[in-house]
Amino acid sequence: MTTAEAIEQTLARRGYRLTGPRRALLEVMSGLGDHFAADDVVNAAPAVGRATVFRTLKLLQDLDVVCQVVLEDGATAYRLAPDEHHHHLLCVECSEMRDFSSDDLEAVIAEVARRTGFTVEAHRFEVYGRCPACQARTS
Amino acid sequence: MTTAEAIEQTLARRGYRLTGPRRALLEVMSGLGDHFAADDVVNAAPAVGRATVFRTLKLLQDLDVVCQVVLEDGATAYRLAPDEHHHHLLCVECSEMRDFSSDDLEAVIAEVARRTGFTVEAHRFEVYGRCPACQARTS
DNA sequence: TTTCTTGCAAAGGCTTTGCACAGTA
DNA sequence: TACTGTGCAAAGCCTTTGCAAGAAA
Repeated sequence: MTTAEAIEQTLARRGYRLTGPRRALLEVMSGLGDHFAADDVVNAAPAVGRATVFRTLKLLQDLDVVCQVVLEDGATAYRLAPDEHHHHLLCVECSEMRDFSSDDLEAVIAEVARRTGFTVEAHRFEVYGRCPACQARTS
Repeated sequence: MTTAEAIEQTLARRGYRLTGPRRALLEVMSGLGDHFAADDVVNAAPAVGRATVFRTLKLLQDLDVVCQVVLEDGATAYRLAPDEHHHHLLCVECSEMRDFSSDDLEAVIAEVARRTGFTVEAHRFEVYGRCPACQARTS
């Protein structure tokens, strides 16, 4: 089963309709690489309206099958998300993106909560750097 | 010496001019609380043009005296920054913001770098939750 | 049939740019 | 004086909204 098909099942299971535009967008997103801008999707699916792209991205975020990534310059990108909670590591040169998760990070958050008395509900963590390949190429 | 004055010295030291609008904006920002939107500054300094507010905020970010904060909804806010590297903890109810730093977090980043071979150049870390006062008020 | 979706186009919010004038060093 | 900084207004970019028409269940 492809990623797109899996997501279609999720939509159906949650009571959303499997429409042509939605299928098309899922197909397109699967082929766009590890992350993409809303505009990339718009361009790759010329038959689907711009508004529908944004509405669909928002829907998929709510369903946790797409996650938002804040790039280093503040721009927004999207990514078909793995199931588990994770964070992003981006190469500032080639834009390669890797997911990672870290129990230690969860511990850090727990410690912050303890120290401040806050109850933590959400967080954002993005790391920017240079991947091994880009280091080798330029150093 | 007030915060605004300290920043004025930083500007001077770095070769930027101490202009009326810049002084006014620093004054205003000092009074805006722990974080503010660009628009808050615009409103609070009606004599200064909108463009200048944005240009000044960008300048101050480059000088590391103002830092950008991504709010939970993705909106951008700004904050007069303490000198040390730090992160933000925001209350989603009352918008109170606290800075915190964490050696453990730095360790997490180092570990991610080690594991992936990336060299880390920057990161973003924002934590959202509810502060003790809001917990007491609503629970 | 009923309700959810879509497309289009327009509006919106926020930020940046162009340019001539003004102010600083 | 020379050059940086400013205001104004307009342009830009990205995203959302309104509404009538169309498709899924």
